Parts: sequence; C-alpha cells; structure tokens
Amino acid sequence: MSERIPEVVVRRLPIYARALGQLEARGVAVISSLDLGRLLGVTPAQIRKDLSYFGEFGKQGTGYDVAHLKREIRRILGLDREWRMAIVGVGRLGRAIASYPGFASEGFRVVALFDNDPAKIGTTIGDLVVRSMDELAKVAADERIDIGIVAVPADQGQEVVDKLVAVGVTGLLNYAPITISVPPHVRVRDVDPVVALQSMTYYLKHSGPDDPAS
Amino acid sequence: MSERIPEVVVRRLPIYARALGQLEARGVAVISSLDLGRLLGVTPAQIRKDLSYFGEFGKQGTGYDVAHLKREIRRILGLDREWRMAIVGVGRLGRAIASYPGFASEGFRVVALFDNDPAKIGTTIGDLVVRSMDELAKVAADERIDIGIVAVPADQGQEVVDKLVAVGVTGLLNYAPITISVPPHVRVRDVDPVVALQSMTYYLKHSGPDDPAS
DNA sequence: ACGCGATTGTTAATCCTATCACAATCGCAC
DNA sequence: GTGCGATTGTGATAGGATTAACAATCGCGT
Ligand SMILES: NC(=O)c1ccc[n+]([C@@H]2O[C@H](COP(=O)([O-])OP(=O)(O)OC[C@H]3O[C@@H](n4cnc5c(N)ncnc54)[C@H](O)[C@@H]3O)[C@@H](O)[C@H]2O)c1
Ligand SMILES: NC(=O)c1ccc[n+]([C@@H]2O[C@H](COP(=O)([O-])OP(=O)(O)OC[C@H]3O[C@@H](n4cnc5c(N)ncnc54)[C@H](O)[C@@H]3O)[C@@H](O)[C@H]2O)c1
Repeated sequence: MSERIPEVVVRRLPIYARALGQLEARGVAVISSLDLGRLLGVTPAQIRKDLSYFGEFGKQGTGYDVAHLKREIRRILGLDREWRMAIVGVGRLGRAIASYPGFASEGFRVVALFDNDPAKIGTTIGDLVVRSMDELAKVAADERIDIGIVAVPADQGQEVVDKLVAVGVTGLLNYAPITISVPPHVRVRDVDPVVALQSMTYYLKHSGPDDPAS
Repeated sequence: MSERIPEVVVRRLPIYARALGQLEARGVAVISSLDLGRLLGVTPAQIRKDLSYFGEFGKQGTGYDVAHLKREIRRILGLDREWRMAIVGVGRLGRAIASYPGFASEGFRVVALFDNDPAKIGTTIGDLVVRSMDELAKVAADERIDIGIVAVPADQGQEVVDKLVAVGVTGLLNYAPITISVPPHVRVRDVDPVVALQSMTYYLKHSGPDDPAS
C-alpha cells in the first residue's frame, strides 16, 4: 500500500461499493473476488489487485466480509461524510437535478442554486432559493461548497466554470456538452449521454444488423 | 490503418468531433493537432495517432480542415445516419429524456416508449404513446430499434435489459445504478453521475480544503 | 492437532496505451 | 523555382494496466 494509486483503480471503487451494497441488501455476508468479479464482469485478479493498493481486507480461504469491505471502500473514497454541492443553471436539467433524491441518499447534498435569469432568481425549488450569480462569492464563503454542478448551455459553460473555480470550488460535475478547461488542482467529471452513444454506434455499425459475432 | 482499433481511441473520437463542430461554428477552417490538443487537454501526438488508425486526414505544414475532419470522424462512428431508440421506464427520468432535444439534434431519435404501470400505458408524451411491455416484441419487429434506454428502478434493470436483448436490441444506454450483464454482442454505456462523483471525492479528500498542489 | 479445499495478497509476465522523435512533405515568401 | 518554417503520419520506445500464477494462510471437519 501507500504507492501512487492509478486513477483507473479509483474509478472502479464506486462500482465495487455499489455492488457490495446491493449484496448486503440481499443478505449476502461474505463474497469472494471470484464471485464479485463474475457479478461485475471483471477478473478476480483485478479486484484483488485494486484493493491491495489500500490494504488487506479479505480472509484467505473465505473471501471478503461484504459490509466491512463496503464500509472500507467508502471510507477510502471519502464517502463517510457529506459533500456539499451547488447547481449553476436552473433550467430543465438543473431543476431535475435539484430534486433528484439519488444524490442526497448517497451523501451529496445540494445546498445552493444559481442562475443569471432575473425571472428565475428569487423563485424556490424544493426548499432552496435560486440566487443571482453575483451572490456566488458570498454564498461560497458562508456555506462551504465542495462541488459545482454545471447545467447551463454549452456556450456559457466555460464562463461558469471559471467563476466556480474563482470562488474555490475544486470539484465539478459538468453536464454541458463541452470540454471544459480548469487548473490542475480542480477535478472534473463529465456526464454526457450523447458522447456515450456516439462511441457506441461505432460498434453497432460494425456488427451488422444481424451479426451476433464479436 | 485497418488494424484492430483500441476501444479508448473510439471513445475519444466523439470528443474530437464535438470540438470540431464548435470550431466550425466559430468560423475556424483549419486546425493543427497542437491547437486541438491544447483545446481538449490531450497531446497532439495522441490526436494524430488516433486518427492514423482510420486514414490520413491532414495536410503537412497546415493541419486539418475542420469541416472535413468532423465529417470523416462522424462517418467513422456511424453518425451519418439516424439511430432509433426506445425508452423503457417513463417515470421522472424517462419523461425528461423523451423530450430532451439534445438526442434528436445529434441523430438519435426516440421512436418508442414503454412502461409496465397501467396508469401510464396509453398516455402520450410529446407525439409518442406509452406502450405496455407486452408490446415490446411486436413494436421491435415493426419499428427498427437500435438502442434501448434503461430508465427503470435499479431492481428492475436487469429484467428490462434481458427483455430488450431478447427482442434484438444490441445497444443499451443504462441510467439505472447497477452493473448490467449482457451477452458479448451487446454494447452498454452507463450514465451515472453518482458513480462519477464518488470517484471524484477521493481526490477532493486527498487535497485538503486549501491545498492547491497536485 | 492436522490436513485439505478455498481464497487471498503479491510478484512476475504479458499486454496495451501514450509519448517521443523524425523523415516526409506542404504552402508560402521571395 | 528554391528554401524554409510548419505540421503530419508513424515506427520505436517508454510507461501503465491487466492477467497469470503461486506461496501464504484461513476455517473446517475429523
Ligand atoms: N448531460 C445530460 O444528461 C444533459 C441533459 C440535458 C441537458 N444537458 C445540458 O445541460 C445544459 C442545460 O440544459 P437545459 O435543458 O436545462 O437548458 P435550459 O436552457 O432549460 O437551462 C439553462 C439555464 O441556465 C441559465 N443560464 C444561462 N447562462 C447562465 C450563466 N452564464 N450563469 C448562470 N446561469 C445561466 C439559464 O437562465 C437557464 O435557466 C445544456 O448545456 C444541455 O446541453 C445535459
Ligand atoms: N443516471 C442518472 O442520471 C439518473 C437520474 C435520475 C434517475 N436515475 C435512475 O433512473 C431510474 C428511474 O428513475 P426515475 O426517477 O424516473 O424513477 P420513477 O420511479 O419515477 O420511474 C420509473 C418508471 O419505471 C417504470 N417501471 C418500473 N418497473 C418497470 C418494468 N419492469 N418494466 C417497465 N417499466 C417499469 C415505472 O412504472 C416508472 O414509470 C432509477 O433507476 C434511477 O436511479 C438515473
């Protein structure tokens, strides 16, 4: 342990944690890397190697304690605390996100909403008031904001990103269909179903309409 | 060219195409791998190598014709035609997707909606009628369905996936927070903002509240 | 208390991906 | 028309990531 951790490994941990949670809910107490691998479509060696970067969590001859491993992975990822998020852009998408229960239930709390449309500023969504972009610095100082969610049109995305970074936000979840540019200490995750589809079609196209091979 | 194409390369092509589209809209006619790389945060060598798998698209000393390269990449990806999609699960998310203009404008057309809730079956969303799951096979035979969108609760996800695969759908866009299992000829893309956030927190946690380094 | 089947943690080998570096060649200036 | 700065396409190289393989060791049954 305590080497440098490859980013691919970190990206797989939430998948492991999620599967362990579902196993836990089904009453499974212990699981081997072989079975977990089958469930997730990865090799057991990969699971063991990934976990070995962080410590020893299993028992030889037995496997992993589901509840314990899940808790450990969540701790490693920093999911044993609350993360505070602000949404910028309260249009159709922004509003949907603001009231999506899937974030809060995983410890991601939306604590502020911003927009630059005077018609929207001052309105409430759930129990939050939509604020002006002018208030961004002030609100960021009062409420701690860990993560900014970008939900504005593409041509406004970079500008909004710059403003969020300027007030100290170091994590961004970007829904706009653009590649945003940030200083090296800021982390970005993109959510773009269209881009996902656009790489899938390459393979759909190359296996003909009725070609089960490959 | 005509080697086996690494999947990572295919996944980058839509990003290139998207950036080229935005450059085109801004009136840029020609761009070098150096400048495109700067824009996207990748090395120019990577862009050139990626493209070299598919042919020669640039001019030495000059760079790439923006409009031409975009068209070529889109052709490679199979984006020079329409793709037909069916949404399964017309709840909050499914309804939002059904009326999201970002799919249609990129050639991804939603052609059918399915749900298993009698209260929803028969209602209309936009110009589509919500159909019963019993009609899935029939509709798939009539309308061609290239891609299935999974927008049902997690515990129903695998079941819905199996039904879609059974009627011949070979591409899936999965919004449910589960790892789905499919035969090898079926392609899957997951859209899960929570999983994205959960790997980001690892890095947010490890660079302290006021640590600009790394 | 001992042996055995199971399964981990880890080292070594393989495979894959990204970068480097440069010959080939383009357009333009003069 | 020649020379020069710019930029591509690619073979070689370095750097990562995945898989294979096995010694270490656990729990259980007797
Ligand atoms: N990734 C996805 O799954 C997904 C899905 C839908 C939409 N989108 C994208 O999300 C973005 C928003 O989509 P939408 O349908 O909600 O659009 P929308 O037009 O309904 O909403 C955009 C909102 O942003 C606000 N806004 C505009 N410029 C702003 C600025 N500079 N500062 C603050 N607020 C600003 C507008 O007032 C508006 O309320 C778009 O980029 C769209 O492409 C992504
Ligand atoms: N990835 C994302 O960005 C994102 C965002 C929001 C929700 N989600 C996920 O999408 C899914 C749907 O979320 P939602 O908020 O729309 O839930 P919802 O309960 O509002 O809608 C689910 C719909 O699926 C239908 N359904 C249930 N079982 C079905 C079955 N077996 N066959 C056909 N239809 C069935 C229900 O009748 C309902 O209409 C959930 O898994 C949720 O976690 C993902």
